[in-house]
Amino acid sequence: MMLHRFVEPAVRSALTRMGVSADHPIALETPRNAGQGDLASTVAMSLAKTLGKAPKVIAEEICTELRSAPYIQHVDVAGPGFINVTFDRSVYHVVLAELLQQADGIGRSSIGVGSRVNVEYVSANPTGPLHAGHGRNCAVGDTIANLYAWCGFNVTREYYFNNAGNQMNKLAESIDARLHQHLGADVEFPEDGYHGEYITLIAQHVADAHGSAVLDLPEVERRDLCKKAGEQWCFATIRATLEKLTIHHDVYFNEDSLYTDGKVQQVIDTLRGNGLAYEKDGALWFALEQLGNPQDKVIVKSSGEPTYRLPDIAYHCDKLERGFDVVVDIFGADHIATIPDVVAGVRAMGLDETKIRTVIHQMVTFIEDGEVVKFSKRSGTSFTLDDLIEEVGADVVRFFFIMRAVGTHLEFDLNLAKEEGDKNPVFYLQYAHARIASILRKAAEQGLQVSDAVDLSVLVHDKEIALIDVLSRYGGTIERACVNLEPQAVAEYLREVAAAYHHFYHDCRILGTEEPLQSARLALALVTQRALRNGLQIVGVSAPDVM
RNA sequence: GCGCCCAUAGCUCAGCUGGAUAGAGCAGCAGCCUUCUAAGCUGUAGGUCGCAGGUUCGAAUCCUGCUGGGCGCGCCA
Repeated sequence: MMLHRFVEPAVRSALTRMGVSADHPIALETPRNAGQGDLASTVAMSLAKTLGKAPKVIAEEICTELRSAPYIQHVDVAGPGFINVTFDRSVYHVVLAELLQQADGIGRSSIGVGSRVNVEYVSANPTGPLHAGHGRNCAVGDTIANLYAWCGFNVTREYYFNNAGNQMNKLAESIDARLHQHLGADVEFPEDGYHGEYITLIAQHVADAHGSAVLDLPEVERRDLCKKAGEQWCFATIRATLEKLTIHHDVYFNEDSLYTDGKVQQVIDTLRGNGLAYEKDGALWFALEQLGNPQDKVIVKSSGEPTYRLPDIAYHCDKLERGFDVVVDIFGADHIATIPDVVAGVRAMGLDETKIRTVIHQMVTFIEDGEVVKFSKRSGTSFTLDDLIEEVGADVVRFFFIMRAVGTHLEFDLNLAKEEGDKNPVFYLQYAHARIASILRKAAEQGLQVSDAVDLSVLVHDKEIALIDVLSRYGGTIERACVNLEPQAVAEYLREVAAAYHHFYHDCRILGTEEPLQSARLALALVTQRALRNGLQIVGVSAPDVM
């Protein structure tokens, strides 16, 4: 936080004099209540035991040092030993001037410079369109990738395209069956096949492309044709949906490449060589118990086909071998069980599994008119992500899916989402942005421009200071959201920024005010607009100039 | 049965590394537009932070147990 640096050096110096080691953290927080200063520290209380002194005594000693530090108006000790710092108002002018100079870079951080991170998200099987629930993975993953990028990391956004498993054969069988039906042949639809309307659509494409002669092809060849057509259609459909949410992946990693490259075989060989894989009942087992996990698991079925675990391990090894410093997986709660196995596998392969970070988001429930929406009851077939975007718009989809902590179950209120008024939290943020845009337009028409040389010292109103205070926490908030993988912290912060601006707007007239106050307020509005625009960009929501 | 997650205002949820009187939106009630966008603002009301212990100067936050809900525990992915 930007204000910390006006306090930390003096506190550190006082602590050093008391013989406290330099790595002792200096806890600083923004007091919740009025009358407790602008910044408070609990460091005196945390040191009471080690120093063997009363917290108030320690606090007093620190205060002596602090009182002579620049920009500090007064310091006092309160309660059990809180150190409450009140800044001279000029500190806020210094901070705002810096924020103004950062221009469009406000909120950026450099903590990740020099590090490469891979964020894998969406990764839905290419066996059909994305359903509405997939939206959470999409939004959370893309926001986390954005956060890394804003913190200076070199980010690769990756989609693990699961095109080698058994489910692709089921897709091919389903399409083949519809193909026969479409061409007038009588066949039974596979019991566990995919029933969506899109299967019929893909079958029609195959029929159109190859004519009825396709039925005369050998089954293997025809199935392959169906599989390819299905994969292509699903891939294109999924990408089109992601496009609507402004999500673009850098790498689409094909699962089948793990077989053609020999990566899967390499895992088998290494595990065997280390005595971590053994044959039983005709299958190959991964000796997870030896690695401390609850039970051994099959990695190659007796049919010779691998289970998903094997390519998953090979895939994660591949990501680490590509040299990423951090490998992030975004998973739904239904995938929790697979993670320990993969991590154990990566470690068994001799790679650093601590670079892997997993984000597990809980499930989503859609509510409409007070009732739970059944996925299967929408549009006759299923409630797709496209349907959801169609109903509430891409901005609302992205924001609603990240506005709650990933670890909690999300209730997606469709009525609230569709509301285009004051109840909808997305509009509250966008409205603040549009309001500022409007003022800046009018200012420009009058020939007013914000320059870095503007005199900010005239900003002394409570609401002005409060807004600057919120803005000063921008960088730190983004860093924390990134390090902790908490997208909702951005949503929460943006609400604070918008609220602080609306309060300021209500009390402080900008245009038509005497100079230099008009210019100073204009500068404050400009910085706020940049903060909102950047924050909205991080969560993938548009920042309209007009509403 | 085992593992992971969750439990905070009527509803949906915030709550930074434990901190001072627990925060916001919606719903409720009462107000504010001849002036930069009222998609805004102000006020009011609403709570044994699931329960019981423990650690601590201090616990919604950490630990243990319990209750209630979600997800998972396959030679499916």
